[in-house]
Amino acid sequence: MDPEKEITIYDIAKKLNISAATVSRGLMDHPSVNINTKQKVVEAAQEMGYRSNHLASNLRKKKSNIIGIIVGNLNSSFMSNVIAGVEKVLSEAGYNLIISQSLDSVAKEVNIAQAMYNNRVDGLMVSLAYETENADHFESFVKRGIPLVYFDRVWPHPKCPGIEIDNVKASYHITDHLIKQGCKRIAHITAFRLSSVAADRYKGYEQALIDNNLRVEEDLILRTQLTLKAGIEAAHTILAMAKRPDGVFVTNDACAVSCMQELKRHGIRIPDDIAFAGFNNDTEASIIEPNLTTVNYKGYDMGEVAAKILINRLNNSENVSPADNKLIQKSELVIRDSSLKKK
Amino acid sequence: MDPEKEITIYDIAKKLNISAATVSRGLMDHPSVNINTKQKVVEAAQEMGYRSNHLASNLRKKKSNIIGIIVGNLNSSFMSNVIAGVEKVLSEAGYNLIISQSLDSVAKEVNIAQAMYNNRVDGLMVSLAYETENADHFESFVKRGIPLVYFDRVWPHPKCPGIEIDNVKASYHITDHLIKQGCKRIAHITAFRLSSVAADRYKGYEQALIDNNLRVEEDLILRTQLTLKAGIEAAHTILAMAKRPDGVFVTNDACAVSCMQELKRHGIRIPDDIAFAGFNNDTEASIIEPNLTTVNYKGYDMGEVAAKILINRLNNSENVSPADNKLIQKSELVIRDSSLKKK
DNA sequence: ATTACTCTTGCAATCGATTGTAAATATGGA
DNA sequence: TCCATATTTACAATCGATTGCAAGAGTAAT
Repeated sequence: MDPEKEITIYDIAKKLNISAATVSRGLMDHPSVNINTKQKVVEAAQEMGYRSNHLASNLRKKKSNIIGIIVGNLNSSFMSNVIAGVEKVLSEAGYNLIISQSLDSVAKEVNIAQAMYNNRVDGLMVSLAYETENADHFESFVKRGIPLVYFDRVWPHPKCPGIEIDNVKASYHITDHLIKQGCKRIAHITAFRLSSVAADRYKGYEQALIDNNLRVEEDLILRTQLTLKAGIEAAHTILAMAKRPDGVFVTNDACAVSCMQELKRHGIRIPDDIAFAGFNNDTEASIIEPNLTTVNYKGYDMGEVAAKILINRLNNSENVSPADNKLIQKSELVIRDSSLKKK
Repeated sequence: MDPEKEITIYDIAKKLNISAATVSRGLMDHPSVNINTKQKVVEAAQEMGYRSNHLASNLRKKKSNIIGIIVGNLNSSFMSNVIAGVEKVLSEAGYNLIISQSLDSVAKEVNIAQAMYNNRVDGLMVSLAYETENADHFESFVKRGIPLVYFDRVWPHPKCPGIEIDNVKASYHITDHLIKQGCKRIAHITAFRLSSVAADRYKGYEQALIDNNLRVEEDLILRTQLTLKAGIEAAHTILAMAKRPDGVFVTNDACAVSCMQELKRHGIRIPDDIAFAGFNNDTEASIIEPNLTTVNYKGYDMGEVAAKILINRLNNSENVSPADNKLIQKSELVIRDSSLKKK
C-alpha cells in the first residue's frame, strides 16, 4: 500500500461498493445504518489505515473543536498550573487546546487574538497581558458569539465571565495579620503600572491600614517590576530608609523571597526586625527560611473552573446566567514564620 | 450587517463583480493580480469584516499549520519553560501549538497520539510518559513522513531527532564532585521504573563510584516515586540506617529538597553529616538552606532548540542530516553549600 | 396482491479557499 | 491596422466529510 496516499471515505465506499454517505454514517455510529454494514465499514477502515480528516469535517461542521488560550507567560508556576487544569477539563470534553503567550505585550496580544479568530477557535480563554488597558481586540469574539472567558487578569464585560480571586479581601487579610502581629509601619511592594490585580491588592492593603488607624505613607509604597531583581533593589531601598518599616507585604512571592534573601544578607532578622508576607504560595515560599506567610490559591483549580464554564457556554449558548459572570475563587491566608513576631 | 453571517471570498467577489479566484489571489498578494484590483479587494474585505477561513484553506492546502506537543505534565517548572521556548519559536514561524498532557499514562499517550494524527498536525514534539516502554504509537507519524521530534524523555529512532542532556555525564560529574568533597558512602535516590533519564543518571552515579574505587552498595540505592512525599520517606529510610551515608545524590531537586528538610528536622547537619546534590536546578534549589548543589540545564533553551529542529524538518523534509539525530543540550554542575564539606 | 410501514442506502449539495489552465484584455512593435 | 507577447482575470475542479431528502428494499397486515 502506498504510504503517501491518504485513505478517504470514498476509498472505503468504493471498496465496499456502497456510498460515501453510508461510510460516513457508519463510522460515526449513526443509528440509521445497518449493523452489518457498520461493522464492514469499521473493519475496512481499520484495515485500509483510514484516518478521519478533521480538517474536512471541521469545515463542513463549521466547528474547529479548538479552544484558544492566551496568557502572558506560561512558564510561571501559577500559570502552568492553570493551564494544566484547563487542559485536563478540555481534553475530557473532547476539545483541543491551542496556547499562545502574549509575553505581556499588547501588540502581540492583538495579533494573537486576530490569529485565533481566523483559526476559528470555538472558544477563548484569556488572561490579559500586563500592559493591556482595553479589551477591544476581543470584541470580535463577543460579536460573533464565540464564548470568551477571562481568568486571573480579567476584563469586566457583561457577556464574559471572569474568574479571579478576591484580591482586595485577601490582601486586606494578610495586611491585617501583619498589623495584629504588631507591625506599625508596613511597606508594600507593588507594580509600576497597576493592573487590576495589583490595584486590588493595593486597595486591600490600604483599607487594612485605614481600618486599623495607621497612616498610609507614600514613602512605604515601592513600585517595582516585581521581578527577582526588583526584590533585591527593593531590599536596598528599604535598607537605605531613615526609618525602616517593621513589616513588608509584597504582591508576589518570588519578589518577596528575593527581597528577604537580600535583607538577610545584610543582617536584617526576619520577622523580628521586619516581618514579611507575600502572595501566591509559590513553592519558594515554603522553602525560604523563615517560611513565607502568603496567600494560597490554586491555579489548577482556577483552570478547571474556567474551562468548565467555557464548556458550559459552548453546550448551551442561550443559557447564560448573569449569575456566573464574575466568579470568585477562594483563597486562603497561609501563616508561616516570616510574619510571626509573637509566638 | 448581520453579525451572524460570515463573509466569504464569494461575497467579496460578488460585490466587486470579479471572480472568487481573483479575490483569493488578491488577498494573499499573488503577483498576477493587478495592483488596483488587489487594493479594491483588500479594502472591501476590510470593510465587509471578512475573516479568512483557515479551516477551508487548511483542507485545500492539506496542511493544518498546527504542531502538537505531548508532555507528561506541563505544570513543572522545567516543562513549562520548555513549552514557553517552543511556543515562542513556533509562533514566530507562524505555527499554532496544541498541547496535551499524558499525565504520564501510556494509555492516554496512545489516545492523544491518535487524536493528533487525526487532527493532521504538521509536526509533533514528544516527551514520553514516565511509564512508556515503546513508541509504536508514534510510528504512524513516521510512516506518513510527519516530522517527529523527541525531547527530554526521548525514544531512540533513526528518523526522529532526540533532544536531551547527557544525563550520564552530568550525573557522573556531580557524583564525582561529592566524592572529591570527601564522601565515601553516597546514597542515590532514584525512580522505581527506570526511565531512560533515570537509568542514565544511575549509570553516571555508578561509574563515578567505580572510577573512584568505591563500592556500589545496593542498600544505598533508594527507589522511590521522586515526589515530595517520597523525599520525606527517603529521609526516614536514611535515618533508620545502621550505617548512614555521608552523601546523597537525588535524581531531582524537588525530592532532594523535601528529603533535606526532613533530615534537618531530625537534626542532621547538611553538608557536614550528609552532603546533598540534586538535579534540575529548580527554583527551590537556591532557596533551601543550605542551597542545593545541582545540575542546571535550561528548559527554555531545550524547547527552542527542539522547535527549531522541527521547523527545519518541515521546511526541507529531504535534507535530514543524520548528524542532528541526537542532540545533546549542555548542562552544568552548579555547586552550592549543600555539598561543600571543605571550604 | 395491494397498501402501509419501517429500515437502509444513495444522491447531490454544501462547507470556503486554492490553483492549473484557459480565456480575455492590454500593450507594444512593425 | 494587425499580430505577438504580457498582464489580468475567470472557470471549474479539488480538498473530504456531512446531511436533508428522496428512493429503494423489506416486512407485515389487510
